[in-house]
Amino acid sequence: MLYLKKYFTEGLIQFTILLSLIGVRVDVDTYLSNQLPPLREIILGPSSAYTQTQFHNLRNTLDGYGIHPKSVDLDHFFTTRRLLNQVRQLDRLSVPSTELNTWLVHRDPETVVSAASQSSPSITLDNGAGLEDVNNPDATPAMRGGGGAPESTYNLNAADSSLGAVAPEGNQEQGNRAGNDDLTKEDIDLIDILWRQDIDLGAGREVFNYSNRQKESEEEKPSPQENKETTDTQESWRNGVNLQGAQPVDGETGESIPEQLPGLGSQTSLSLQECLRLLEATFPFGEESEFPAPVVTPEIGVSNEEAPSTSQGLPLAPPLPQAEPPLDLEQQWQDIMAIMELQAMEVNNTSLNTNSSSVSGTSGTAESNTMGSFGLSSRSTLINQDVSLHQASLPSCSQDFPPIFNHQLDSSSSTPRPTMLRLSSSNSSNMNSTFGATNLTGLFLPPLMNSSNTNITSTPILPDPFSTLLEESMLDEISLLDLAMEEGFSQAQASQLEDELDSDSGLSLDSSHSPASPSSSETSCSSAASSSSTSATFSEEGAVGYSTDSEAATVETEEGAVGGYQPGYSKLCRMSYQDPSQFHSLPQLDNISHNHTYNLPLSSAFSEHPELPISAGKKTVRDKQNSKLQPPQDLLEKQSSRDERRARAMKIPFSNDKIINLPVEEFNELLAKHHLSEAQLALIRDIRRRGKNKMAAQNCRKRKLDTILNLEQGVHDLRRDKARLLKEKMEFIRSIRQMKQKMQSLYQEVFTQLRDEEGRPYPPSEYSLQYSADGSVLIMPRSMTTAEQNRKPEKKQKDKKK
DNA sequence: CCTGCGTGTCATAGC
DNA sequence: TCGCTATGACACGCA
Repeated sequence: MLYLKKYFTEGLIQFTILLSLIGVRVDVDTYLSNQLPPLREIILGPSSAYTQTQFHNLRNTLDGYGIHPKSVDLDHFFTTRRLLNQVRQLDRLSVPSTELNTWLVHRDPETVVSAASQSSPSITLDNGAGLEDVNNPDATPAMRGGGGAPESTYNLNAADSSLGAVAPEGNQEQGNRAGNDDLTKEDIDLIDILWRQDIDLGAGREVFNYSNRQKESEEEKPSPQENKETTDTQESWRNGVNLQGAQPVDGETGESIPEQLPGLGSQTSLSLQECLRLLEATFPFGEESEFPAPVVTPEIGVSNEEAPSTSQGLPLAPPLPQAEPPLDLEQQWQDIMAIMELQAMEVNNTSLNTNSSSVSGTSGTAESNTMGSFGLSSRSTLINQDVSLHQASLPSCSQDFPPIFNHQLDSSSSTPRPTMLRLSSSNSSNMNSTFGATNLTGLFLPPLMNSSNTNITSTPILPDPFSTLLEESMLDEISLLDLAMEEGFSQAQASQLEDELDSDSGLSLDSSHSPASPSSSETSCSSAASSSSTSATFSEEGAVGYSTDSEAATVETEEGAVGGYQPGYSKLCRMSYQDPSQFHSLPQLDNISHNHTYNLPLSSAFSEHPELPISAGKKTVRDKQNSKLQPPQDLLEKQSSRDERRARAMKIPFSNDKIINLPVEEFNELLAKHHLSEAQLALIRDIRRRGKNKMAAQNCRKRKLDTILNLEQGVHDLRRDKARLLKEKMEFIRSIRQMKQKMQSLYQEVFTQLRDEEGRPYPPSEYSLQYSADGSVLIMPRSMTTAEQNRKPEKKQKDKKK
């Protein structure tokens, strides 16, 4: 741990140097105070929340960081970098959208969330497809995290692949891309230069030995908090990735630093290269921009693993990974723009910003759980907005675990948004009152807040933030609970939702399609019937089942006259029955051994009545095979049903098929034509009765099965609807959060611009704004809310824009 | 030998 | 009343 701290310190120093070189102002405090996991881990030691992240692997890629100058991989690395730069020069919207689309294809069809194992492969493929241009063919997912945004994204997700959270990936990617796209050419060039210098300095080659890193990651991977399924999925995912070997790993180097930070633990020093990456990731929007999205990105990846362990004892946490909603690009950008707006508004309130961060650290304990927990929970709001992970537009995933998702973000929140963080420290209930009532003071302005501000931001290493990390980490868990309650989701609800969504994955339905499932044939029949229920051809062919092919036309007309229950339906089913090859068309039905060829025509049987169709008989594939080995007479006997044998024994002059299927009138005419004995007539009537009943039974069973399937589908649909409604609910909650944030920022803006008669600003700790019933806003002393006091409340009308 | 499944058949209700 | 369908119940064969 000590050496980690040492590296951390060195890294900060180098980082600061880099910042000075590039001329960018960096608010290190924001990183520290927001618990950037790697930093916190370095300081506080590895927590269970972070141990699973494959930080080592993150650094173990071929993106160039660890490549020896003489390494043959270097050329490849530079090529990768060049390609990535080209990609990054593309329209920022185009690439993410493509990725999202890919994602939609895989995720949309069903609400399969529980099947993390299923989603994982798709994730891998998607990623590969989405970043094909950027991918280093030799790169593996579990590589070093120093590379570009895409790379980091994948690396991180490789570490926590068990989460099955694809959405965040895309989001992170987008965020990183968006952020990095704004790097100027000079920045990139400078980064390149420094980076090459860094390479020349030489990083240990062994550091980049992938196999070693992988072993390390393997050791780190298991976590007691993670359920078995998650672990399995994770392994399978990683394995798949490794096997593919062409994982989307960005060879680009100068991108998101935060991803690298995890690697600090295994790194001998914080290289300039990393600092540059961090810098690049930190200020993608330019110096003035404090937009933290790139910083958040890596942590989200980490958060996926953090969530389970961070929220120990919380049933919500473990399943989170599977429910990560995919991100909607448009919404994401909307969020980004909204954040930019907020930032623009906060420019005037820099004092408050910095102050808030310090306040959160120092006063965290004094304010006890209430303050801390709510502060964290509200921070999640900020993070959500920054990352837009909650914007999932896909019904399949996003609907799954909205609350959990938020918690996940909460646990990993590192967004350097001190101001909002602080301002939102009030709990939601208070916020609710905000909209309807008057007092804004206690909600938005912490009592300790004062306008005198410190310039901590430029200070690289601050003891205060460090000391507060532990507190905040502990409060993180509390915030999870608080947020859960705030969102109106109890843990039980969340778990229930999770369970239901798991079951909603369609596995139950799929089980009926298992190859060995006897019902598969029925399913296939029903599906065929339903899919082609309007096809007249099918209904015609359905009649063929009761006749030889040569007589299809004749029986066809007769069949039409039979009528009865759902002609089309039954015919279709019969059609399915008669053609066993149809079942083979479905892969999952290959192993069906049952004979459904009820009505397969007996080819050229009944030589005594060649002009008549052979009645339906039990003719299985096995029978066909046996027929080659048996004499024709035995074959006939065996192929014939009991009624057919009886008919032959009684010398019935027409086929059972006609007996059964002829309309009553024609049937009676047929009987009248032939002079039959009483026994023959009785047998014929029995044959007809039994034959019709047999078909009826088949229809009945089919219908029964269909009913079951429909009910199952209904359940599935209902679950999907429920999940969708929950998703909508979360979206509403999110919008409410945004409104709260806007309210906060507006409050800040208004309050900080207020001046008393002497031109001095009102101290936030002493004054607060209150709404009046007519929409006006009053500034009142905090101590006095009831009676009027010496200071005359200054009345100020302000437009409220929301 | 037991079990599950598919199928055929019977009895019966209902149209 | 007849013919037919639908369906529960049972038996049988098979794996």
